[in-house]
Amino acid sequence: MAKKTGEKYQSIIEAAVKVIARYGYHQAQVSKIAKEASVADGTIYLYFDNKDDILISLFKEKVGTFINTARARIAPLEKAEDRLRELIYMHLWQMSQDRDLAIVTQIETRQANPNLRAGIYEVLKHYLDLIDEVIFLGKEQGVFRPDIEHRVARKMIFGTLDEAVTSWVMNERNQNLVSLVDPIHNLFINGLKVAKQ
Amino acid sequence: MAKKTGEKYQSIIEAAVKVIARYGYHQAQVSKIAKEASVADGTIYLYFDNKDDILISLFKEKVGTFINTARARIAPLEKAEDRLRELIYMHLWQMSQDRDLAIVTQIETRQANPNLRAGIYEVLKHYLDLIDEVIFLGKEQGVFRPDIEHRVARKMIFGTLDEAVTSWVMNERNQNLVSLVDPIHNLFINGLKVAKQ
Amino acid sequence: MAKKTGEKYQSIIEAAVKVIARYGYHQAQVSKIAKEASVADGTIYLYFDNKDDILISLFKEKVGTFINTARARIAPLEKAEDRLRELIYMHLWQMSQDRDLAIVTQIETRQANPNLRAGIYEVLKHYLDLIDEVIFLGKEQGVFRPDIEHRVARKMIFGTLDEAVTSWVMNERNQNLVSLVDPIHNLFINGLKVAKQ
Amino acid sequence: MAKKTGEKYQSIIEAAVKVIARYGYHQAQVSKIAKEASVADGTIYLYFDNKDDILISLFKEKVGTFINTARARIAPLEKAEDRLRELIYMHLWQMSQDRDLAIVTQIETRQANPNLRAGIYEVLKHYLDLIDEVIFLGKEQGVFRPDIEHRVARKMIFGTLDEAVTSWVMNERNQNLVSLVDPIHNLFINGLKVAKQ
DNA sequence: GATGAATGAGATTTCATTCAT
DNA sequence: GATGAATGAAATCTCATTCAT
Repeated sequence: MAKKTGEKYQSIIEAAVKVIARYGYHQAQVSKIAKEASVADGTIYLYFDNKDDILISLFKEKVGTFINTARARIAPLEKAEDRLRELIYMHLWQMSQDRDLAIVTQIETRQANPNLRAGIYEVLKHYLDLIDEVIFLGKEQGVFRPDIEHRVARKMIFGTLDEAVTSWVMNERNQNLVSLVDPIHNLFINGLKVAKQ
Repeated sequence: MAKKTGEKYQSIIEAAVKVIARYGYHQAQVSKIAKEASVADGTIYLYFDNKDDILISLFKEKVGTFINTARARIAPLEKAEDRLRELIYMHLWQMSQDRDLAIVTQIETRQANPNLRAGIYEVLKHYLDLIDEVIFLGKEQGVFRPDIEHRVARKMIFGTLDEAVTSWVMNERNQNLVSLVDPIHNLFINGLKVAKQ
Repeated sequence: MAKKTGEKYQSIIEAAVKVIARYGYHQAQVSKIAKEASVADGTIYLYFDNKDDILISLFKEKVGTFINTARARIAPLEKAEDRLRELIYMHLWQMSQDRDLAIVTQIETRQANPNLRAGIYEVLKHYLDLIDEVIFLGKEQGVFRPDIEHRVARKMIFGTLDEAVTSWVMNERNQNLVSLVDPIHNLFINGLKVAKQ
Repeated sequence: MAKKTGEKYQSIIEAAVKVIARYGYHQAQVSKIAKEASVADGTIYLYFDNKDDILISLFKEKVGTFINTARARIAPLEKAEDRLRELIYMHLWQMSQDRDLAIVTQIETRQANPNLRAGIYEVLKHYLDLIDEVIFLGKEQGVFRPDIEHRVARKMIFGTLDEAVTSWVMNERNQNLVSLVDPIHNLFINGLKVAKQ
């Protein structure tokens, strides 16, 4: 029913990111988003099925683009370690570039609404797959331990990055997210323990 | 104003965990919680300031207890590595014991409402402190690398555990959470890389 | 925010006068007013900020109109005495013409709510000003005593008329209000005392 | 059912005047009045049938006392004119002595609630009777015009005094109410017109 | 007589969504 | 395609009143 293309579709998405980041999803009334996008309330419904669909579409649009970019960026890198580092960098760098989007992604998107969660997860799955691919590659290349359960490693990688961005959005807005890339990468690769001499 | 003690206070908390886990915070009407707790709607407001306060109080109550238990459990352990393992175990075991609470904790509590987030974070802070203490201890004991930024390590530890529980709640309800304890611990300690021979 | 014009605005006002007169402000639920006006409950809030605003707007609308009419009616009269009489007549006649409005004006409007009182007084002030003007004119024309404090005279004029209407609304609904015009006018002009011979 | 005597009865009345004057009848919760009176909420209901009954009783108690005092004060005066002046004085003086009571009397008591109005009117009736008596006396003594309708004169007297107190309570709290006694008396007796030479 | 914890009915207001223009 | 006025369902919270102690 909803036509998910066109200039207005894009401006509604942009308006939604801005308004939701500022007011929170609950206080981001459809009329507010419409106003920000300079369209009539009813117009929103020509492009989106309902309010939840705005958030889901926004997430798909933005995170989908991110995944594509990330995938393209790691492709030329040969070593799994480098790909992992690039992934960490991309994640943190992208988020630090668009704070409104980060707010929406880290906070507003975690709404309890089951409809939402399902839509969100569908997109996220592709990102988790990308992480998995890096882990598998590392194992193949003999640099990551073969006995590591990829699901566990994936949880570590995604969980850590996610928590890093959430902290930044919530409490550490002045910190430089990108400065965490190497420390995180190092920790993932080498773990906590002191190297044996 | 609200009297946060007594038998009724406790039963409202229990009822709230149950109802919110089942219906989601938004669909967990105060009247539903009251009914589940076998009290009148108005009685809720003798013990809680408003609906948000139920969720915050519940979180404080439950997570507060968890932190105290966890702290008591790791205290007798001498090695930082063992404390870390115990922390991982406690986190995953506790959550797997009370799925309703896990749902509330991982999903419903992530509401965008600023009031909520502030109250939630206050409690969470104590947990993050506990993690920090283990990291510091590990450095003192010379088993964790001194150059590791504790804030980064903390993000890894908390982020990974949080993501593990979220995955379990959302997609992997049949998996055994506790079976992840050692793999996660191992990964934290040793990292991804193949040990040098 | 609320758009205070249009056909629906007017019909809500009329409905409100009717419903409030009949049930009292407190028992005049917004839904009752909406039903009487044949609009949806929510529509009320497109035209009024809140329930109090209905009462205030109604008062402004109705009393505002009354004041304009009264002012227009006394304008052509030259003598202050005649103007005073016309004012008395207008006041009592208008009220006797619209008993519902009189009820709302005399009783429901006297609610203790500070918001209300402020809004009401703002309108009433214009009426008191009109009375003042007549008093001043009478002094200029040398028919009203120059030593009379206009504030005192104004209180007498307004207080008496107000009390007359209140009595009529409350206890003397069968009495003819307009029959009081001359007795009141005579009393204002000549006072209680027996004329010297 | 309710026992309308005793020390606690009196302190509840006093507390009610204070609390209602300060917060308005609607915002003067029974529990607030109970607290101010240093009794339990339930105790109120040993002395009053319901919340309205507090306001009515308070009015009866206070205005009843006022009427008795006023009646006693005018009794020794022989001339109707003097009695009228004393009545005006008593009315304005008493009110200016107890601003809290004046607020309750002039504003809170005008609530739209029919139960209330009926109870209030019952008391007021006695005051209106007192005014009537003075008017009749004036006619008997040949100082007030025999053709004056006493109901009209009564409306003027009561309406003016009532309006004077309301204005004082609402807008002119700094004015000296008692200073209005003679101007009002003079106006009642002599009217607005310039005396014939 | 006094207490005060518990009750539960009830109404305003919001806002996603529709649909006639 | 675009508009925006109208809809109406739905839920939190208050507070007068009760009654077991």
